[in-house]
Amino acid sequence: MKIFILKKRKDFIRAAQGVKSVQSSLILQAAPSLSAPKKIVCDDTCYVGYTATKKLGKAHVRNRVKRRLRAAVACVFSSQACEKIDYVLIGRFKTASAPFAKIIEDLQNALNEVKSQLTEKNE
RNA sequence: CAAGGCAGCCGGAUAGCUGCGCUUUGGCACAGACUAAAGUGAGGAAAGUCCGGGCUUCAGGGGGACAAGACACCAGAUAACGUCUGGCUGGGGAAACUCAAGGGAAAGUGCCACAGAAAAUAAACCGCCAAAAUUUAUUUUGGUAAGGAUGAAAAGGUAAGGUAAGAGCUUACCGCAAAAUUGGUAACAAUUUUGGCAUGGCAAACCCUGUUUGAAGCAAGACCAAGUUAGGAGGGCGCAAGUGCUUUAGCAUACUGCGUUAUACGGGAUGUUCUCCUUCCGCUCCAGAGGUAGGUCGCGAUGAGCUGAUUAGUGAUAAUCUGCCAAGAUGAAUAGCUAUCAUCCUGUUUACAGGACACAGAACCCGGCUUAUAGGCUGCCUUAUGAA
Repeated sequence: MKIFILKKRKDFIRAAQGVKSVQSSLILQAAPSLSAPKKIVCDDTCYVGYTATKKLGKAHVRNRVKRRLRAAVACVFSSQACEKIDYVLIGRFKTASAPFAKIIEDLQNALNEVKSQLTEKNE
């Protein structure tokens, strides 16, 4: 599974209108991928975007939140994510301070929840 | 020793696993959102965006006026500055040292609460002194500004002389003003002489004087450029007219003209006309203008650059020489996790446990300013009150 970075604002908005799962250290949103210029959707790929708002803190805090989310995604997504899906991860206050194992656990739970919601929607 | 002052520096380290951006050189399907190796990858403030520049576009080629803003002791440094250095003056400190937005109040206007007689046309409440009157302890008139009282601030201060009482009325010292001389580039300082006290404070109130400022910013700006598209060519299709054939209404059609995203054509349903629903096909090539999506440049190896040395200077800094090239992202890399050590705190079993480990993340680039900052290190200087 190859993971690419989501860049367009349009895609973020579409993911926000899809399904979502709220955990204590992060929020996961997801929607099926659409093709666009410079964005090739094919088998065995998915797109991931990261969001850290100004509510979380100053710039170095937001950077740290994004980096930890990126590291968590590298651990979990390559084996467990669905293909052809746009994911958006939103940082929360606890993301910067929580133990890393907790973040990974939350991410796995969120993925499973989102997966079941997506299959329900398709049926 | 302790306390203090000034200047400067550091801003955790090591290892392992897993990863990221950029550059260079390779690999190949010659291209990428592929892959391998090597190199390289946040700060003292990267922050606030408060000044000054470079650079870019617009405006104006010049000069002046007005408006608005900024600045304001002197000399120097600098590309420039509201920055920096060295002085001066005035505050603070025992000292080392430090702080200051520090032109003009005699151009004009304005303000100075409360209190107080009076807050500025030099003034008079209580006083003090003299004279007159009578009700003999009061009133009136005049002189005066030493004393009292108010206030943030009260019309030079202290002493002596002087006087009816007093007063720069006179003298000495201090302060103030003016002039001269000397020293200094200057701000200014010192000395002497003269005056005889004259200009109460606020300019961070308006204002005056002098100097100075065109505007907007890298989302600046430059270039390339899908899609859409004016137009053109070709094909297909439709219509028209013409022609041909049968025959007067159809069929076919080289060439020609027009149309070709239209209230059209085809299909379906209902149904008397007519109405409703559905939306499959409609191509290819060339190409002007514009410049959207997107991309490239601007953008980091040439810069008011960094390092070291020498020389000049009190210093800011400058000159010369040597060596070096050192982040360049754009939903935004520079890391995530683990272990050990270092530092600090707490507890106790005194070598263990637990916890903490600042402020803070480049975004076109420089010079400053301001603000935030755990903890630590180095050098020089001061000694009133302290300890020895």
